[in-house]
Amino acid sequence: MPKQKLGRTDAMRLLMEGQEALSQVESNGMRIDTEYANRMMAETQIKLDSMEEELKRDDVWKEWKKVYGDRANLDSNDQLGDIIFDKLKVPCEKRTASGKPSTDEEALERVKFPFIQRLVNRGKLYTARNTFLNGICEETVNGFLHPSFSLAIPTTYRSSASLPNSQNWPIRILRTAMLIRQCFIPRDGHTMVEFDLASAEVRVSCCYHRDPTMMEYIGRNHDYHKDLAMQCYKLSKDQVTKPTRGAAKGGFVFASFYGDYYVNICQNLWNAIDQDDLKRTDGLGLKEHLAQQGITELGGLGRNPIPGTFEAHIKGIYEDFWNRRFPVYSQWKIDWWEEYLRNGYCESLTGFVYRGINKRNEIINYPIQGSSFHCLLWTLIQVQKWLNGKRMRSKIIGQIHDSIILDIHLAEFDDVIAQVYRTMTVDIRREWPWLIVPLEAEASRSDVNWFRKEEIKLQAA
DNA sequence: GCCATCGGCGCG
DNA sequence: AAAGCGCGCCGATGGC
Repeated sequence: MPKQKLGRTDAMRLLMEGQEALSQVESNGMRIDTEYANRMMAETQIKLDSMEEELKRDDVWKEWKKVYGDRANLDSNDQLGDIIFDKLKVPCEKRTASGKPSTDEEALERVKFPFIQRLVNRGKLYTARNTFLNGICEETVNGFLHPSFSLAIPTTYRSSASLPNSQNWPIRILRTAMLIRQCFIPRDGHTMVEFDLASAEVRVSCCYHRDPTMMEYIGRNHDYHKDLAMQCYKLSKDQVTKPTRGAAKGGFVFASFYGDYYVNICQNLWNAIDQDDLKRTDGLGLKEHLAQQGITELGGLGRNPIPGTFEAHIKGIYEDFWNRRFPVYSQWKIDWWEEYLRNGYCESLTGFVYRGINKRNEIINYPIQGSSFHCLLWTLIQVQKWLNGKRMRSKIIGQIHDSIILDIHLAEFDDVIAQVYRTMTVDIRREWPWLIVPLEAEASRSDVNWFRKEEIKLQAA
């Protein structure tokens, strides 16, 4: 009988070896197109200046100046909230933790002044420049960027990255993704390759709750997010676009996994339609599509949704999801929480202990989040050892929770691809028998820069 | 000038 | 009964 669960010693060794391997990743660094990055710093500044000039010709800004005079500041959310909800008399429907009117994107979405929409757009570019581009430029030395990784910070036992944070570079929005990711280029004679551990948290969750329906689902290698996009937006398989699938992934699947409630979830999904401009593959907007299906209203977001509203529709899917499809997972959550209350701590399958005062959702999520990352970390350690042992020229240059980024020398391409794939999906299951579901990986290569990606076909050796 | 906190936003 | 998890960084704000 193989040892199913790992202990404290295994956990400590993983941390030690992990930090050692990550140190080498830090020292390798990522090659930066500094000429491009510097040029974009200048160009985005010019663009921002002209956006600000346009904003300052608007009547709303004149109103703003009247109230705040020389202290008027486009970057002050306090002032913005005051202008919108006090002076312009827009009703406030969302507040911050401390009770002030919220001025986040969701709240501003409801404010139909062109000034506000232009301010949101300016904010996107502002963040892209001042956080991401600037962070890259500031920390680049001799054409290479060396972000730091820490295994000691996150309460989940995942990793964090800083100087700059290399785990939140834009990818979801095309324009900003392009702006930032073109900064990253392969070394001469190399290609950048990113390996993703496919649906890592869903697979790892199965090792905890062992819900037979979900395990069977994973085994069939189905596109789960797409299935839920079809259900939530009442689409047929060939009507689901990539952004629509993405909306269901973040708005329903992950939200449900993290313990969100349907009231919030249906709002996520409804907002995404306008925010991400969701359409069918034939171009029809999803609001229009839903209207054709008989759904025209979001609903009151209350206790008993009115039949025929989007809220009632999503409530049905949510209850079906937990009660009918995955009752074992549902029961596991209850049992796991109660066991934590009895013991005062819980242990992950990778040998880590979570203790202290935690909320229900936290204690359910931490071990899954942590163990998923540990699968990636174990892979990274083994690949690093293998590269060192073979004196390969290919280098690991980064890691983002469930993915690993390499700069692969072209002469070593096939070898490295096969090795990483095998380590990530096959070897790890021999090492860790608690992994009772198959693992799968996806990979892409970037020959020119990190924005231009091509899928790599992976097959078992 | 330094520091902590908050709100906001980017990613998994 | 409870109701979205984890990070780091930016700018504003206010206290020292």
